[in-house]
Amino acid sequence: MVSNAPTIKDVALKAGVSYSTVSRAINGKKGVKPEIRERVLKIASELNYFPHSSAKALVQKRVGVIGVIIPRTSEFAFQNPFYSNALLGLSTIANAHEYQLMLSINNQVDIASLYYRRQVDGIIVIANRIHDNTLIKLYEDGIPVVAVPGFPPGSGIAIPSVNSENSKSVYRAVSYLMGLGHRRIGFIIGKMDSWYSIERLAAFKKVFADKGLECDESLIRESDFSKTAGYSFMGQLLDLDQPPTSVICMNDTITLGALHQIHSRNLKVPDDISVLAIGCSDMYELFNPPLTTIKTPVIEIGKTAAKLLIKAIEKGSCDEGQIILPSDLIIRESTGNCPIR
Amino acid sequence: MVSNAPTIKDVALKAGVSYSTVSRAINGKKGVKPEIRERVLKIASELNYFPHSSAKALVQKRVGVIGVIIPRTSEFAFQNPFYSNALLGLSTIANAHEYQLMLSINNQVDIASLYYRRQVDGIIVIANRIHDNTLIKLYEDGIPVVAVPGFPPGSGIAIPSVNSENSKSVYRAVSYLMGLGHRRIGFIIGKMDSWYSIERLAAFKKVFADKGLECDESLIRESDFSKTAGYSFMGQLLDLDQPPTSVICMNDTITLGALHQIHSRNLKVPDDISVLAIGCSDMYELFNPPLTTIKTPVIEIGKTAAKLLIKAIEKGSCDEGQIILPSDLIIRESTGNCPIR
DNA sequence: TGACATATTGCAAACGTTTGCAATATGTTG
DNA sequence: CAACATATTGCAAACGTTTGCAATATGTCA
Repeated sequence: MVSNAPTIKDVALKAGVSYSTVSRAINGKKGVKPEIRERVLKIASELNYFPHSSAKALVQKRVGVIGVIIPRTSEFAFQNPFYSNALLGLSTIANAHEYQLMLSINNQVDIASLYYRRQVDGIIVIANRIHDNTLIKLYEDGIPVVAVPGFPPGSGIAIPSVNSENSKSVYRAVSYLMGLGHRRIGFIIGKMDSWYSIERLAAFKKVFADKGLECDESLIRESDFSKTAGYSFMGQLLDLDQPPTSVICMNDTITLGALHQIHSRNLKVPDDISVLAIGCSDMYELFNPPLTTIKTPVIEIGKTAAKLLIKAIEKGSCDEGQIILPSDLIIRESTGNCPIR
Repeated sequence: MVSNAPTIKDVALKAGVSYSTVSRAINGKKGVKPEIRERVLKIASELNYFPHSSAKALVQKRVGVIGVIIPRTSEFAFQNPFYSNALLGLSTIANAHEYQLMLSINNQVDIASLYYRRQVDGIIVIANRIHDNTLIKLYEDGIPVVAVPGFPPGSGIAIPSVNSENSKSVYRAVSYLMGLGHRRIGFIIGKMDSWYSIERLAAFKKVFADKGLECDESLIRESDFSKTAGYSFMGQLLDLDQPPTSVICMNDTITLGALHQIHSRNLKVPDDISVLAIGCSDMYELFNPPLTTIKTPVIEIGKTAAKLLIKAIEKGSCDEGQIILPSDLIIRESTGNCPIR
């Protein structure tokens, strides 16, 4: 244990100047004679001196840390590549702006205290729920927060947020499947307290409405985003008297579970059933067959969220509202013509 | 912005007691009259008071934060599920002991300053290099550190670390392939400054030596762990005059790249070539064919690493040395009899 | 050289806690 | 009730910085 790390006092003493001068020299403030600054820096380096961040935070009223909250909805939810990609984007921007990342994989019990105890200067919630009252209250109290993906535009909640083109890409995906002749399209979505689920489902239904087709609601299954749920709901769909001829999976983990179910029944994709994944995994091109995918730009979402939060922290406010990034429908081989039954 | 958050003073004033009493009441220290404690807690809660963590850290000389360093070797290395699983394990234990996690996805330029600035109480390095002098120096200076996977036992570096049974499981995997008739076994490993690579390669060679067989070193390729490298080295192996009849891939990302290469040549697994993955992804059972895998218990590794570090922080030292967790060879369908050529 | 402007430096308060010690209140025992 | 033990409380120092302000040094100009 380094029992007594050098403090600014030690540097000052050795350099023969006052604390204040050392502080100014180290922080590159104006008004310290060049030769003195040089000497101070040299001595600081010799002594292996680093400013104590807590002391600094105490007086400056900022810690230089961004809190990242990831809900621990289930034991393994964090394995969703969505989160690693988001973190990667966040980290890139945070580092560039000299912020550290504090990661909390939580059932969000103490989001608020993380801020109130001033361990972080602001908070990013990844995969927020639309009834996350703690988050909403934090925002209303003027605390810097950013939500991914955010809240329905009509909800009146103006928390800065970053989303991707869900409506557009789901609309396009469903239209594409219909173009292949599919009419019975399954959709395994996530919990309906997620804006992702709400928005994607709305787009799904709108295609049917716009084309004057009836949407069989029994083919829509609300899951908890997990692999297990993907597996079991896919099973339920396949057990129907009239099973769907194609299925859309809401995220990467659901996709894996659903595929597992399909494989275990020895069904062929896309001959028996077409599969379309929504997600950010870049493994899908390696699946057999390679999966048709709505690719969500999660790294970019992370980067954007970090930029928004830093702006909110430093400018004191952020009126960017909701930012929407483009997403792509990548057509591969897991979707094909509707089998004739 | 909450411009003036309540401090301990505000609580003390309103409760009509001194700061010290409030402090003792809130921290559950002995020697404060039950009714006073109750009143203080009630008022603190009414005022939405939380102790300022920097002030606390300053006097207590601990911040309650664990630093997690993940090397950013390449832009997308962090996508390796190895890291999410490790983080999941770390988070579980850290939370249970009331530590926060500070995540740094770095080219480890400022590991040391993270500690010297007292932003963390200790540091866990995931996927350390064996010549990481900063890490070694931190350890020698008595700073709490844990390395995953650590250093070669013979190196004389006693940094606490957590590894899995690489030698044993690779030995078993190679023996298994040989049992299927394979003699030309490719091995795409990672950088040789990783104990993972060194140890796994040694076990690989030992099987050949023990069986009195010659090991063709041209089938061993040193990569940078990336998907891209997996793709190109797999290509090189397949381009050989006598390509291997089976291949072992060092980690999840290499595996994906190698499979991509194999698929793009329209080769069949395992008829044309057997593939054996080392990693922690639980997607492999869903691949077509499902992949034979040495499953590394990364969540457990993360948990153990966190426990070691917390012990080192709180006890002031940790003499556990290197902990080795069991790993499994899971035989699926990507490995089969050696094709006759 | 004197008068002023400006650059450099130091002093000391402030940030919000915890904690050793002394002071006081309360309880117990003979 | 005295004498002591013990439980409760408050005082004030300490943690390591930053920063406004005053003090001093240095430079400039007439």
